[in-house]
Amino acid sequence: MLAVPANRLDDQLISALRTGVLRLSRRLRLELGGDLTLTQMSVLGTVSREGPLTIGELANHEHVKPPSATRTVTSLEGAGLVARSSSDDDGRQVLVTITDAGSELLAGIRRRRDAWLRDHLDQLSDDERQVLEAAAPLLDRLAQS
Amino acid sequence: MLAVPANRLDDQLISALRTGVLRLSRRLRLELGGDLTLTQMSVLGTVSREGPLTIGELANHEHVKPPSATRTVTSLEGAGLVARSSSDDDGRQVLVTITDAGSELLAGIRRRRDAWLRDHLDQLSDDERQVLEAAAPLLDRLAQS
DNA sequence: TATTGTTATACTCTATAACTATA
DNA sequence: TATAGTTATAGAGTATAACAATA
Repeated sequence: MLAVPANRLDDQLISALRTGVLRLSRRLRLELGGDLTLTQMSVLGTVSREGPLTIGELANHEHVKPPSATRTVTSLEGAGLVARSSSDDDGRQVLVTITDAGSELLAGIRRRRDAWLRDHLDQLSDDERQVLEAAAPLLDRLAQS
Repeated sequence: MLAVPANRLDDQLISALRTGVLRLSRRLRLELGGDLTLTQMSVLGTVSREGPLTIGELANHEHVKPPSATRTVTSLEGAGLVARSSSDDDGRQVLVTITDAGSELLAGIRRRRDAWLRDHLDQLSDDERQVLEAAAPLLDRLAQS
């Protein structure tokens, strides 16, 4: 069988993917709840994943400018979720690390979000779940490329 | 063949989906560019899709409070992207409609985002594209449910 | 009286520019 | 001099509370 013209398929796929990804992402954020703002949550997650980071490194990861990183770190530090320490190598640098309380709060947020996804995945058929299973790593690859 | 325990599969799927969707969504937003903020973009999109809306309806769609909707509409109106008119039915209500300039700006944003997705989809195999094709509507269903 | 939208006020997030401390 | 981080200042987004106009 001859291939369906690729452009036509791509157009539909792109539009559907854009809508699906954006809407699901929004719902996921809404279902999060918790006391943190999105900015604080994102920074906390980055510090958790990427280990001790300087303010500059954190700003780069978050795609914000250093003053914004400073402000968010200050608020998280005030809540006891991250800690500042000075670098041994360079006295100008500040190292930001996550605290135990920060890790626990983050875990709670992930639990809530995953619980929501779990509830809603139950409404799908086995076949549909298999499709999503194959698609998930592709979405991530798309985001990294 | 006996079924693999569903819980184990679900755990992996949920985690992978969460990561993939959130990262792709963030990348999509980053690739957008343009002069609008995310809030303005979202409101403009909603007004475009949902036709004339009152401030209250718009606030509900966007999950914000009426004062926030008022503020965003005022900024978009100042940029000539939406227009306010008063309702014939109820003198208290304000109807918000998109202007031609608003529609054009929105189309440009979608073009940029879709162009990025198109470039990156080209790096996938045909099989992988088919998986995404099947997954896209499922993501949307998940978001609506 | 109840409802719709706006205005008043306060807080967070972001940016640029100026400043401080260290290299 | 250059760099890392902070502080100063300004503008957008959000909320709650108070207000105006209309139902």
